[in-house]
Amino acid sequence: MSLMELNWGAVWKGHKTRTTQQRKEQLWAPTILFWRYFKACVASRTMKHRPQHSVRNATLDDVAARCGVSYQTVSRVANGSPLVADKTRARVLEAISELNYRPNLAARRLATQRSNLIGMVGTKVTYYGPSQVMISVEESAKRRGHNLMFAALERSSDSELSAAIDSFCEHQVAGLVIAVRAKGRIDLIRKLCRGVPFVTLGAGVPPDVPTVVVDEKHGVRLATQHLIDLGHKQIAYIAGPRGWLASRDRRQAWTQTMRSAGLEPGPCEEGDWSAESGYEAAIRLLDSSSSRFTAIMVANDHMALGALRALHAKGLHVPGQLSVVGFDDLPESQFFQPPLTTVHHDFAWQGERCVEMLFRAINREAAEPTRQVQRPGLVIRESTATPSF
Amino acid sequence: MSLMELNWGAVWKGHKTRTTQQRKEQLWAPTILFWRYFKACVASRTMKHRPQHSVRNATLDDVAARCGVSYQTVSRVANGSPLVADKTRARVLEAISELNYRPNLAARRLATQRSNLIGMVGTKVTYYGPSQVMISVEESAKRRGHNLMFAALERSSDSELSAAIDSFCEHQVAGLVIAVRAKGRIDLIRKLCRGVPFVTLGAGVPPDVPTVVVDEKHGVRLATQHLIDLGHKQIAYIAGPRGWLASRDRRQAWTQTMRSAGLEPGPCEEGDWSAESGYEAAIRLLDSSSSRFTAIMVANDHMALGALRALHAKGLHVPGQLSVVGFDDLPESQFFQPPLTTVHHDFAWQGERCVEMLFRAINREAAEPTRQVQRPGLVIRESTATPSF
DNA sequence: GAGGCGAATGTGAGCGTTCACATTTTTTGT
DNA sequence: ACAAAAAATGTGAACGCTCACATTCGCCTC
Repeated sequence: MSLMELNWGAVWKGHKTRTTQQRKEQLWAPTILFWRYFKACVASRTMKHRPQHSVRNATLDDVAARCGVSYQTVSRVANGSPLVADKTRARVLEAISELNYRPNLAARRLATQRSNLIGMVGTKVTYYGPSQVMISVEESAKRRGHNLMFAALERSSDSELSAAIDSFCEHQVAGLVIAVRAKGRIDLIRKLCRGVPFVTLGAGVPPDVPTVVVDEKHGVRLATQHLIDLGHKQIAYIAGPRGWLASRDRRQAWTQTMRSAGLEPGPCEEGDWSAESGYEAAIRLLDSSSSRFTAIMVANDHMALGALRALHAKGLHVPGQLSVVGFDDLPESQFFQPPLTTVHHDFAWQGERCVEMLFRAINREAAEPTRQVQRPGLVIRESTATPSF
Repeated sequence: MSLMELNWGAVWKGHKTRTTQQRKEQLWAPTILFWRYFKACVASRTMKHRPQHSVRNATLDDVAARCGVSYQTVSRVANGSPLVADKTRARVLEAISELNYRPNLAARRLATQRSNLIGMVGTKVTYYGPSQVMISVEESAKRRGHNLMFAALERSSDSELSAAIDSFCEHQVAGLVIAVRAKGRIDLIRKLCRGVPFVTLGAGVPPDVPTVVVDEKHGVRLATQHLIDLGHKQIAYIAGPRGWLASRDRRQAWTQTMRSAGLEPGPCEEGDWSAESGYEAAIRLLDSSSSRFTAIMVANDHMALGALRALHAKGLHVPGQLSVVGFDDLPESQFFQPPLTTVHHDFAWQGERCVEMLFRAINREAAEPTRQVQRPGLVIRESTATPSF
């Protein structure tokens, strides 16, 4: 800091004032400024050895020195406290913008013991659903003045999860959104979070853990029932990968719906959510000569796309010879060939609810309800029709 | 902290030792422990009024008190310094795991003036490309021991961008990845970053700014040339939205390639990258009776999907009557109807390069080269063929 | 066993902020 | 005009950590 950077102008400005009070103020102002300058010099001497930032950012002290008030007053202005005289506030704000001061949130966090950061772990974020949830979480957090740290888990292993949560906690996040499989890991997660509130996305957690779930079974039931209502009796299924709760729930719902309609569940193949795996699963279904079916229920839209492609390649017409239903309702699904009948759910809603519950937990407000359920709906397009035989 | 939490066991353990040294050590150990306990009590008294965390996390001091060394020694152990005796290290590690100590990164950041956080701003993250880049950035950063803060910009306005970068800088990020339009905003960005290194994704920045770009023009050239080589003379174009540099570059490359082949660029409609807009653009192209074309070049795969659907709805066969080429090569594109000929680029590569350059800037290493260019390639599938007339 | 050396450990201060309280200044009531 | 109340501003310590330097310890050499 150089002597010239002090706001000497403000000191001498208005020297025509009259009252003794103002005269006194004016008399001391340069001395105060100089004192602060001196202090700044001494301070900067002791930190000479520190790794120098290319441009050291202005601090509360710098601003205070600049306009001749204490750092506390500047802090008050920065935090919008009403306990500052308007005249002072204006002077401080001017100095803040002149020095381009921004608060150091790491320091604030240290002092206040709370942060405006939330963390989120997720998987498969290249997929529409998860990425949509992430965006929504980020956006909701931002609206509440918080920033998002995100970690993608590649294989969702315990060690990867531990590492991610640990580093979030080391960063002192205010809360966590756990958008990976939580079933059977709640104790692990609770331990890792060390008191930091968290919400999970997806079922399989004890009732006291705040969680947002999609009523998967309801969605699949709607879709399957739709096929049954159209007259389909033999319905095949392409499932999601093992290890995902959603896979299991959806598949179970399919079986149950078939059974309760007095029908035998048809053949089932497994994919990994990708279009490619859907293609392969469909091929396997078609190739196993023993199986006869007039419709396929697919556990997500990506795999449904692959299945559609497989059917087309095999010369089968959809929905003329075979009906297909998906799950998720991607923005693209209505442009599939043919436009896909599918189960719609609202990913943005899920993210928003997660954040809402998380903040309730962070603010220690009543945690009820701890479970938000989304009921998906069916979107009927052109990939389903009455069976032709 | 209670007296019982002190590791008294360790003090009395092994009282059968003989040397005077050890005897002396043993003699003082309880006193030292008690002294630390006393200090801890005094300290905790002064901080009684602080907002109490439900579970206050252990600090260096707690660990130090627990095993009777100074906080500095614990710090050394935590940071893997070799200047610690093995015996001490073992004792400290034990206390760390017993107290479940984790360093407070906010405090470390404050003390060291550097953080292990990097920030990233992006748009359209629900799309495959951007989300893939984000994942890749996160993953590369994680490999280098850093965490990612992410902010999605909805409309990429200057004010939104400013807010995002500002809050990142307030969080003291070590570096920034700017994956939004930077052209014409570099001065703004530079000012906002206040000395924090950043890299941009996408062209239109001065040569001294580290940046990762895709050679859009090359990609479009490949695709257009492919159509021309097949014998197409009238090629329509579905462009990305105005305001995106990639839109402009791709479109320019199409015009140029056509011209340099001695052909007149065909009609052009504009979309917003979404499948829906691609559908509508294709409909507009087909409806404007004046235009004749045998192929459509589409600026991204999502819009290409919409276009394919539009063509099918209009009863046009692809590629029999009309060829279609896309751009991006989504994992799904090979399952479109028909599988889409498209331009492939490697999003993960882009993220990885961004982070690599960013860390070079953070570590003040030689910044050469400041520009990494990716040359996309053409993937020929079944949506293109020689024109039928 | 004194001297010297390197390894191990400890000390003090400071990072930029906030909190609780202290002090000063201004306003109000009589 | 004066005390009392209220508003405005300032002070000191703490948050948890790291850095530079100081101190202590154990060991080797002569």
